[in-house]
Amino acid sequence: MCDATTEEAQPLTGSLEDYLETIYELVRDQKVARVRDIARARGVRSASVTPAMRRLADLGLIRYVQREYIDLTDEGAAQARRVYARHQALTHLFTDVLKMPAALAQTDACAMEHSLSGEGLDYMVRFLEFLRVCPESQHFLETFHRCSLVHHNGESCALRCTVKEAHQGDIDREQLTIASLKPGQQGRVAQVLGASSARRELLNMGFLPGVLVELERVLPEKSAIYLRVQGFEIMLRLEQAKLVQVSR
Amino acid sequence: MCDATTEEAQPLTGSLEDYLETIYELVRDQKVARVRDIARARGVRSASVTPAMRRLADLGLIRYVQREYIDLTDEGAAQARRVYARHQALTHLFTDVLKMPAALAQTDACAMEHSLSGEGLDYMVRFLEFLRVCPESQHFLETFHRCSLVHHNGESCALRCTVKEAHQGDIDREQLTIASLKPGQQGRVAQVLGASSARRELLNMGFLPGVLVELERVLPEKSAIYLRVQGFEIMLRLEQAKLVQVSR
DNA sequence: TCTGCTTGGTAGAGGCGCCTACATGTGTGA
DNA sequence: TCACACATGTAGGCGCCTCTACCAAGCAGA
Repeated sequence: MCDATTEEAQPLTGSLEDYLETIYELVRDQKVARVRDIARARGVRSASVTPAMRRLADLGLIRYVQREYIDLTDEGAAQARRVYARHQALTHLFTDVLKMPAALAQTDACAMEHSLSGEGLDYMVRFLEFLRVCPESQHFLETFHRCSLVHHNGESCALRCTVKEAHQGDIDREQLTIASLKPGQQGRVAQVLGASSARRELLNMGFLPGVLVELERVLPEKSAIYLRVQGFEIMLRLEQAKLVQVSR
Repeated sequence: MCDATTEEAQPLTGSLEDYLETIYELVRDQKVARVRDIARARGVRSASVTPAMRRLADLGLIRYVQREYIDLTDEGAAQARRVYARHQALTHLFTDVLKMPAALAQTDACAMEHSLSGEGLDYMVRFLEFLRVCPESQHFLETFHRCSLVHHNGESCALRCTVKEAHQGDIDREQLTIASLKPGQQGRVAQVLGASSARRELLNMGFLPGVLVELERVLPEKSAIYLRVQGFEIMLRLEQAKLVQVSR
């Protein structure tokens, strides 16, 4: 399933892509790129930069004369723009659509930009273009952001989006959660409530929207609940089970 | 900007995460995980698997007795689920929202799952939850997919989404493109038309929604156009410039 | 039982990418 | 002019991750 072979021939390692991108940004912002600045920007020692520059020069992507300023060749600039475009598209998605904090969007985009394929970029940008071009997408995005905020604040969303915060047993009774399943019953995860740490723990366990869960058994004292999720048995504490809303 | 230091302490390398995930899937699907299967699934030689197993065993993530079946410890299963959750969330986004072909969604998700932070996952899932829970999101998504299809097919979208395919000079005159800018004028990229190769080339150059471009000069024969994009001068052929729709 | 195939493990090499420690240039101010 | 600071480069080391080539265990059939 997760084959290591990459579809697109990718001659550049992630590290070299990072160096190239850093040089691109430095040339753009400071006009010149020096070893010291590259090291600082990338968070590595200067000694690590030199061999990287040699490799980039060997690949014909930069003009590199020892102790001189470093400059991109046309091919290098093209490659840098390719990486940078992925960075931008991801950042755009993360900040403007998902409303991540800027710093988080940056770090995640920086990490993921190396592994997004050209075809994947195409599809992602198609979505971003739609959001920009199609008028009704504005309303949709606003609704999402409002509901998302509401979700954070613990209030009820007036837009039939059934978003509620879990105040320790203050969960809407109408809403089905894992805790309200009977043994043998199945449900499909709709959303996970709770403060970010509790929520994140549940997400890491695989309680994502659309995932099918089956309640196996409840411990006598009702302190713990055993589920079958994707072929595996998973145990939840009751408080956790109450946070996972499901539909049947 | 692109600092190498990661926010979350990440003791596992991407490679080890992949091994862990592979074992997880094998145990789930085939009940047992053998070296041979792991190697096949990951696309590496068996000889590469052994040292990886030793490292995972040292980390307490798998039970590994030489020449016996390999099994996950509780901690290993938890870690595997953590990686797998990222994989699933990304796959979900790619297939159900962005409508990527399944194979592409898999490979891109496989590559990106290692670099998505826990916080990033949280935001992404918030969006996926909204799509599942909020009724109006269904209509929105359908509109996007319809427009996206139309975009592919080269027809006009009836929903005021101004999506058109470029039939070599058959571009809607009302729609501003880079080719219709005057020297000194600026525009903001709305969307890029064209067949996937031409479009992808432009995306790689950085013509993404929202990017500010300024037309600098047009070559006398009008065969080429020079732009200023993010501090850099970029040259486009006229056919290319006609594919980039802008708003002012 | 012997032969030989499959499976798994060992040894050693090589590339990458980082590090520390040290060497070399280059320019500036005393 | 000398000395010092600072930027840059070199040498060597280490961990990761893969490879090839070879070795060992175990099972299957003649």
